[in-house]
Amino acid sequence: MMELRLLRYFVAIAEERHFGRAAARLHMTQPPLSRAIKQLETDLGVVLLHRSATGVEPTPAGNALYTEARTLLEQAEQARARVTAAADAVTLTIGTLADSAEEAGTRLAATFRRRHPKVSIRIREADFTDPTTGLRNGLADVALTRLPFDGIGISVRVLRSDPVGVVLRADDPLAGRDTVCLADLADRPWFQLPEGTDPIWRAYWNGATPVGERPAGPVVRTVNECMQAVLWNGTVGIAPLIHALPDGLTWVPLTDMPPSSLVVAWATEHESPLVRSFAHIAVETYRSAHT
Amino acid sequence: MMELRLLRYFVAIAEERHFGRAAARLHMTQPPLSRAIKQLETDLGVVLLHRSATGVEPTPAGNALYTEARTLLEQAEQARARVTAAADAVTLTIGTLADSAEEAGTRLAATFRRRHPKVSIRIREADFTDPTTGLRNGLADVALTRLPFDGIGISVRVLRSDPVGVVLRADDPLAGRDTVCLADLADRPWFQLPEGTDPIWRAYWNGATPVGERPAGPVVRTVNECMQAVLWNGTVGIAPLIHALPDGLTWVPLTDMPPSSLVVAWATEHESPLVRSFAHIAVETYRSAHT
DNA sequence: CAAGCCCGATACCGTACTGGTATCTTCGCT
DNA sequence: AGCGAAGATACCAGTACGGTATCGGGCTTG
Repeated sequence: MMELRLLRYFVAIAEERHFGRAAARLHMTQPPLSRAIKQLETDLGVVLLHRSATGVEPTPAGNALYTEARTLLEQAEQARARVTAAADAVTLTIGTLADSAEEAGTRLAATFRRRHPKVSIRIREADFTDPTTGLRNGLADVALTRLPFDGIGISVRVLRSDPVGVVLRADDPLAGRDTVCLADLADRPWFQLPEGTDPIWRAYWNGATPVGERPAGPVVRTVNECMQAVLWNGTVGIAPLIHALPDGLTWVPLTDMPPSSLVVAWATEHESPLVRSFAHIAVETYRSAHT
Repeated sequence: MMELRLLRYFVAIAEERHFGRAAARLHMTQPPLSRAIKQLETDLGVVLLHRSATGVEPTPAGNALYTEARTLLEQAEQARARVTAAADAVTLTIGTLADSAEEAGTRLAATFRRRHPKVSIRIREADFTDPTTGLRNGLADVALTRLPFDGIGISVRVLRSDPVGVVLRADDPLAGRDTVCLADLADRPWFQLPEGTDPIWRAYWNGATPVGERPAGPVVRTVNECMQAVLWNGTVGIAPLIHALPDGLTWVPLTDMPPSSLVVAWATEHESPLVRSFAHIAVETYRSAHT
């Protein structure tokens, strides 16, 4: 059956007059395109393109399909807009752990706004205290956050997995090392997370060992406070290896810590199409972002 | 992405207000429909249907989508018509082996005409002499015929596989049997196919044994002649067990003959989108016809 | 009010389709 | 004649799709 996907492909090829370029534009490779066009031709029972060694040339039927497909896709886009506009105006609250402002994160926001222009977005920045950013008590509808945390009642999709490392002062004896392991840090004071913090989360950022067995460091609530603690005290901090670090700090990869996953999460019982849509867009965005 | 398939599904449900009935109308089962609608809702980020124990009720967005989808599908249909109309007028010659007028065969013709209104169809009835119905010399573009035959240069898609049986006079001693095997027919005269007939084909309809080793029967060129030969001489005829037999004839299933496949076939080097379309429609039609 | 029933959702499975990698064929150009 | 570019083909892996079986939850009905 004629599907919009095939029309999108055909439009790209008709405009580029070249399978390879069209494939690049569609973020795919050339062979599936050949098949797709062949399938479209089979469906319509008509030759759409004359192939040659220099490129392709639409047949009369191909030209006709080009204009038809353009308008059809255009109308489909407008239809989608009208349908979403017919729904009640809603607000989506996105809880975030302050580190989602990276490259793919902005792409995510752009895509989501483009697809749901009528949805007003509210960002709720959470501190280090609550990895679920208030999903459970309705303060956020969906969260961009990090594993691990207590996942009861929470649905999670992994977007990316980041290795973690120690954040150190530049003049620290370990700062020159290529890698360190937890044993190297055994005698350092670790920062503490406040009472009431998710225990799984708390344990992870304390190096997966009981808090009581180390010299106590300061209590921190935000990433910034964490950085400050490293800078001013000899405190050990660990973080995913993606942050741009302020002057005077470096990080060294930790070999024996499981990587931390960036995830999109939501309260399972509050799942809604809009939340699913956000999650879907998120995994799509991050998938195409670096594969 | 929004695809026409999902819109077709949604329209059916919106009209039936019932997943089960819509599924029946779409020739499928209910669970995939649930998933499809959920996917559509996720894509649009909007609830389309209120589910209840009595059926479904479209939300405002659902009603909007219903009208949008209707027009969109309508426009897609018109677009297809305009595109095929833009192609040069063509004639498709269908070679047939005289037994394709059965139930699914007419459905095939109807579907093909509906999808390609601008294509004029010419039927070329072939006699028993040429199982390819003139595909090789261009007398036919596609054939509805039976295996086995020499397939060099011919592309084949199987539509259905029919057991074969002996055609006997009603007063024949074997006529009462439930099944017979080739050995039971060893001393009967078999009809002959003319010189020049495809040898594989010829061997098959002569019971897969060399012609010379049996009493010679009459030479036949058509199915009708074959029937007549059975009726008037003691000749043995075998046929797929689908023909309505004239009075005075019965058939008995043959246990040791491979079944004969009804196929759609075309000359590989003359393959065209229209031919592929015909073949595609053919396999679709026969698949849904009896599964 | 309890039991049965109807309807949609979910779980699970096998197949088909979609997209990727590697390679081939062909045609144009040097 | 040989090289290079473009599209086609072969093959593989991952995902999507449709089917079967089963669940959960409101109505209905005795």
